[in-house]
Amino acid sequence: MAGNTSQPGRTVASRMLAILDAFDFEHPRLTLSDLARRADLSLPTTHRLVRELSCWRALEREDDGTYRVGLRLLELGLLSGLHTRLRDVAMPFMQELYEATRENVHLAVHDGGTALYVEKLTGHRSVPIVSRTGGRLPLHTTGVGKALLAWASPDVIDEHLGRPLSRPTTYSIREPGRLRRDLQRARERGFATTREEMTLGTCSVASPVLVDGEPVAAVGAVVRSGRLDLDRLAPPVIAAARGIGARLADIGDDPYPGYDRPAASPWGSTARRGRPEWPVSGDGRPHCYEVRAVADTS
Amino acid sequence: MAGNTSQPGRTVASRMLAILDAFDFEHPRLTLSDLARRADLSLPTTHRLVRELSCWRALEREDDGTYRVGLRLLELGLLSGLHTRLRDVAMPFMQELYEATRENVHLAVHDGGTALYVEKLTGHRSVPIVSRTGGRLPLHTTGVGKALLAWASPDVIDEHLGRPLSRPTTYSIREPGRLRRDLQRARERGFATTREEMTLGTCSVASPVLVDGEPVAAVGAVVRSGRLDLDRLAPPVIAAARGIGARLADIGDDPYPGYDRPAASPWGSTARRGRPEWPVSGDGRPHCYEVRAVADTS
DNA sequence: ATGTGCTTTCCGCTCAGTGAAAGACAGCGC
DNA sequence: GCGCTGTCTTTCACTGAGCGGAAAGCACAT
Repeated sequence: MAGNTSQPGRTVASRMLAILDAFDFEHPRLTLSDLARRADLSLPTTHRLVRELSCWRALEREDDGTYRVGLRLLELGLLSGLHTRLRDVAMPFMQELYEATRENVHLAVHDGGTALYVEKLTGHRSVPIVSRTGGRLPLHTTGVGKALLAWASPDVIDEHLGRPLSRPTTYSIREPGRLRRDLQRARERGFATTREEMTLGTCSVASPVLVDGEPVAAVGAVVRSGRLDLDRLAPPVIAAARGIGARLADIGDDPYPGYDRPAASPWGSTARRGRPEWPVSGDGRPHCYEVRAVADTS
Repeated sequence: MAGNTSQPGRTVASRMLAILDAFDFEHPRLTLSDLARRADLSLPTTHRLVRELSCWRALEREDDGTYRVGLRLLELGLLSGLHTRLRDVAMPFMQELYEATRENVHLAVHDGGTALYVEKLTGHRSVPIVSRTGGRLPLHTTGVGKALLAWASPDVIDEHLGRPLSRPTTYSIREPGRLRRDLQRARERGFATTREEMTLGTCSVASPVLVDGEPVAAVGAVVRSGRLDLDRLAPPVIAAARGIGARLADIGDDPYPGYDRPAASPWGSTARRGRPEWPVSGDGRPHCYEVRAVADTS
């Protein structure tokens, strides 16, 4: 927004988002300088933006001076459809599953080639485990991930198996052939399993939440490897997944329960669908800046 | 950021935040025009900012063209300390409380004179209820709210009782004298109760999560009015609250479990504490803009 | 003292952002 | 058919909001 910038074309908005992007699970608390470095911004610019974000409580400053994600962003994020629609509908079914198993219960969605954990129930008797609400784990080594992948369209499966797959443990399956057979078996039985493929010592069972045949989410339970009765876990897991799917289909796709939908408006061919692309992104930056008419540095 | 603005002094950052602020529980889905109206921005400006936000997935566009809070904001919000530290620590205790009661279990914090619900567990057998994760309810008509207020500093209590208090039902207590006695009784017994004060037909029991004597949160259970054994609910609620408090004190205030804190850095008197104030805010706008050197419109 | 790392403020230059205006498209009433 | 109304989208000339170098300040280490 103004002249004198060392990175012409970068918008203020993208700078703000870069600051927010600097936070992740490994870096939930950052100093101002960290933020500037990670967002690739000058210190004064970072300072100004961070102050405004803090003022709005998108960020909060701890006693030791580090910044972390603030209360306002949590409040806002919980308005997301993933939370208000999916999680709130799923919660009672997840509770039943928890009561039946007393084990970790997960709800995840497929996003960008990973399983995004939307909710996790856990008790003191449950196995300690790496997943966490808001975290991401691979599709091919987790129960919920396999369930999401197995019911995905063939294109998605092919595309995913084409990538290099991680191997968190020696039991992880990353050979496309074996994985394909595993997914096939999951489809046949109605649930996916993992056996120490993500973490040694734990196994899991998961089933997809289908709405109109689409796997919009997956529910799973994670247990100690000692329990050899994985198949006995399957019925309650499947029941929870089906219950959630039925309830989601029931309340319909769009209406927010208890909220009148805005007056239907004409959405012409003009209106783009899905995620809009920033006009000229290119250059592989994590986010999309408008880079227009940048003079050669000659 | 640029000239030609009808609202000199308003920053781009504040405009972006105004767009995000346009979303709330009553308005989780908004059209572009709605956003422009609610954020008090021109349509082209809104369009440009919203596109960038959508591109980053802070917003998502539904099939009918409305925007809603996106997955990225949920993911980011879940990095908040309220979630990673408080909720994740509290979850197992809340589960135990749920198992013991099979009723709605709440975790809330005090923020800005209201109770912000950070987590809510609910099953099919629980009473349907108005609270929701991410929602806010009054301090003086909810169990968790009363627990937070009762253990707050006298200043906070006085300040709160000085305001006009809402009265959702005929049983709501809003007379300062009665309320003060109610809070006193809560402190004496170690738990707060409500009897149809928020919603007809439901009662609640709640207890504060104390860390160094500070009520950092509160846990509560909400049941049907029919159950006259409110006092029998108290022990498990108190146990959960104490367990959470002890665990929080145990892991310490700052270290993020499993994460090495950034190298201790010198935090001098220069570093401000708490929420920074924007230099010149004034004029009662919802957010703080920098309004500097605005020429008279003469 | 001197050095290092952080945060914060200042200020002049300048291009990113603004919004009026115009275009496009869908539905509605007639 | 043909305006009319409500959306969303794009363009473009003007300009002040934003940028970052520089400097100051502060705390700790050596």
